[in-house]
Amino acid sequence: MARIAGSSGPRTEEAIRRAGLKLIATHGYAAMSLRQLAAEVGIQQGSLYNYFRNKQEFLFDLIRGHMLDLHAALDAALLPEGSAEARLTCFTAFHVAYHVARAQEVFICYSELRSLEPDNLAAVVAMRRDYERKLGDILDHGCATGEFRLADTRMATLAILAMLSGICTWYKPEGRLSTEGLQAIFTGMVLALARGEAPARGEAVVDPAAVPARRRGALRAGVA
Amino acid sequence: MARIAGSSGPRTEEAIRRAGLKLIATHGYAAMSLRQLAAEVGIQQGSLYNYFRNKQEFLFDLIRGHMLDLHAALDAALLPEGSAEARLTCFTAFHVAYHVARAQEVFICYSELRSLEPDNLAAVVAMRRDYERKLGDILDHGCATGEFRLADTRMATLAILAMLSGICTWYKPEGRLSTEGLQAIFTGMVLALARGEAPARGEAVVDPAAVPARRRGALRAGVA
Amino acid sequence: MARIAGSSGPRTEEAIRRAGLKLIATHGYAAMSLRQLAAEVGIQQGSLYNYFRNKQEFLFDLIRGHMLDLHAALDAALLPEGSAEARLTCFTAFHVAYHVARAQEVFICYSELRSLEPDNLAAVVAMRRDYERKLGDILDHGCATGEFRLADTRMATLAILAMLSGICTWYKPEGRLSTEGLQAIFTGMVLALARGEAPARGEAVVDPAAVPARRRGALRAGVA
Amino acid sequence: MARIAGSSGPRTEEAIRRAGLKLIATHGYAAMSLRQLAAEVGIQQGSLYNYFRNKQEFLFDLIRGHMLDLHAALDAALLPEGSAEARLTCFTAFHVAYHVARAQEVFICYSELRSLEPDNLAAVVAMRRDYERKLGDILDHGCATGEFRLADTRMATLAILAMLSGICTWYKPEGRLSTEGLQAIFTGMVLALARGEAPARGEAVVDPAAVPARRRGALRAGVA
DNA sequence: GATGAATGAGCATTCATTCAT
DNA sequence: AATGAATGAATGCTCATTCAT
Repeated sequence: MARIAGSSGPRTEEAIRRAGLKLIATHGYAAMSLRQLAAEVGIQQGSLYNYFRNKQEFLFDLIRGHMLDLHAALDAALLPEGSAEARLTCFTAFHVAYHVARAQEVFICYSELRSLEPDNLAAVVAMRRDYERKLGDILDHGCATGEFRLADTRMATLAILAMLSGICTWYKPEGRLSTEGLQAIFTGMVLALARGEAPARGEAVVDPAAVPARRRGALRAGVA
Repeated sequence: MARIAGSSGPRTEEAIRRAGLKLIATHGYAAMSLRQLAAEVGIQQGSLYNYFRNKQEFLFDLIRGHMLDLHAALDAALLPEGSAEARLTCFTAFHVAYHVARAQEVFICYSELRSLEPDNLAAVVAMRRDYERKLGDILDHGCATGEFRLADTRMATLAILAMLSGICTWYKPEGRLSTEGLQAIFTGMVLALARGEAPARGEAVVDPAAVPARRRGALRAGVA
Repeated sequence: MARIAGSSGPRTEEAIRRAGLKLIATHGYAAMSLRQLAAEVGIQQGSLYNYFRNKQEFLFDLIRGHMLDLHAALDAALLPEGSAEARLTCFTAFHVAYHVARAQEVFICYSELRSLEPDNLAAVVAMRRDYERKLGDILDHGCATGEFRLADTRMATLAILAMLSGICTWYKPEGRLSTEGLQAIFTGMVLALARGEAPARGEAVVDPAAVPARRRGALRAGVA
Repeated sequence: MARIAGSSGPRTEEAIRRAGLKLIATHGYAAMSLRQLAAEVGIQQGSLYNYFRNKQEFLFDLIRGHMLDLHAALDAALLPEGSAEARLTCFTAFHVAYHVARAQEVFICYSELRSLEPDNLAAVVAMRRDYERKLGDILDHGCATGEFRLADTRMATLAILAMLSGICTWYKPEGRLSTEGLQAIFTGMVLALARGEAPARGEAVVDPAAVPARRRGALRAGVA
């Protein structure tokens, strides 16, 4: 037939977005078929093409849209000034809350980068780098003021983001901890990490240089 | 026809494993076709079935094999006793080295869990839980001895693993840092994280409970 | 919405006709999509259906309209009486001029007959046969008067039409020859063909019966 | 299932070629679906791709293969020397026989050029130009020796080829005329055309320059 | 152990067409 | 007269898998 009475573009568009998010998060972009997507929305496959030009564009729209939202939300949430500790706490609390609130989208943004075609990938990677830089600046600033002690702020940036973003791989809304609880725990861990080793405790730590030797042997066995 | 001159089972098998690892790491399991795999190895599609019963089994073999290696290598590397700090350092150094050495396989083990069929998934998840428990035990022990101060050791376990495992998403062998360098940096961060907040510094931190309120507003705007 | 400001039925209709002609001549009827047609005209697909009931009817309208024009123009141009030579010259000059002036439409009328549904095809074929008959009558008349010497006037009809109609497959308006030039050349060739062999020259021609034998061997070799 | 007992690549390939020839000649390349083709051959659609990489390549293979055959057959059939008349007779007899014997393939080679992608088209057009040149050389030679009287040998080349090639649009094996009959008739017409006007007859022909004027009026009415 | 030829289901995408607005 | 949103069938093509050779 043709247009169904009461059908509406924007409503269908949002339904497609939501269904796509769910299906990609569950099965992955490559494994999601547009048949499935259409069925989930309750329309014919062909109708999807009123809303995107092809599957790749759909993925890109989803990811790009999310990155724009993420940046806008971070800029609104982040303290423009204050101590590095205060800003790092703020960043962490924001990041945790955002990842909890939109776990599916966030997850896709990490896991489906490889499904983006080169041009689209480049656009998204640029946006991600901006986001990383905002954390990196806080860490650099904290190191400069002496609030933080970090051997390598680039590594620390990646480590903190990986740690926080990992949340969206296991978070379940009905879980043991509330968003606030997660924020408290993760801001604590991130701050501790950033403040760095409290050498005062003074006990001799196992020489890290000694470890690789043993591991290497073990590893070689494992790898071979 | 039949067997080609100079062909050899074990050699072919290893070639398939390596090519599969590369293709899955690059494109993902669902997006890798057995055509591609066969072409990469230089055999016909049909010949692949001399080495596995179906695509799913191939993935499972890859992941399971890796998990077995990982456990064996960890058991060989981990200090059986000693302070929690020493053991955590050891665990971290091992984990970093292993993820650097076998980044592709490790990456697949995280990213393709969703491609496993239920039974296979259950088997792998059980193995992963064992691995996590080994870290969890170290953290629990450290908290008991007072070496560590962690609000929630389960969260800390997940956070540390996410942080360390993130390495395999960006690590390049020709990068700026050696394995030893990475080990030093990451053991430092992990230890700092585990030792927890040094409250001695005593400055008033931004009340984390205050953050969500602001963020929520920002987020709602971003999400809506 | 509804009617767009400044839109106008007849103008749109002519735009569709022209765009359709171009697209069919370029890509063929089957390969032309109504999406393309609508885009070329600058309207939505659905709007096309205000101008025809379906794609087939559009093709038929185009072809039938052209055939009517062709007949009307021929009847206006053809000498009602006179010598067969004069009438053949007139026919040829007309046919050349018409094919040059409306090369696209003419081309479609030859090439898209197979895309017509049976009833539509029958109607067009009947019109074409009428056209052929007009040439056939001239040739028959010329043979009767002795002006022409043709072994088989039906074959000659088809041969002359094929020869003349071929023009529209390569003619370019900016080409080397003007319409008048083409008319002069082609009327010359057609007349020579119709007048037939000048046996006066009397040399022994290669016996045509001898040719097939050699060719057959060659052909069999080529085909096999 | 898998390989069917007794199936054989070359046999299937030839069956596909033959079925494709028929379907393209009947419906056109664009209108022939690979489903149809597979059904005609009696295999699954996917199996077609063991014999070509895509539909376009299939068309190109068909056309290119035919052009190669055509050239080989012509070279074998054409008299290397002799009078222009003898060689033109030979060319014509060959061309007629070939077009009768392989009407379907020949027809496709003319009608589906537009379905070829640019590179493929260029390759075929080059081959066709070679073929045309062989006829053109005969005509040029005949004009030089005085055997032929042609106002424009390029036009004559195109005219003769169009006239002869038209055969494949209406030829039916069970028709009134044998191949030999067609050869006799067409060699006669072609020779007459090439020998040109026998001005000896001396009657005043209708001035061709007069025709366009009348036609133009008629045409304008028809075109407008 | 490997090939080459096949299967049948599934893929993303496009098609002509419809019709409430 | 035109739009925008839909349909349902069809398209070219790829997929994992099978199996006689």
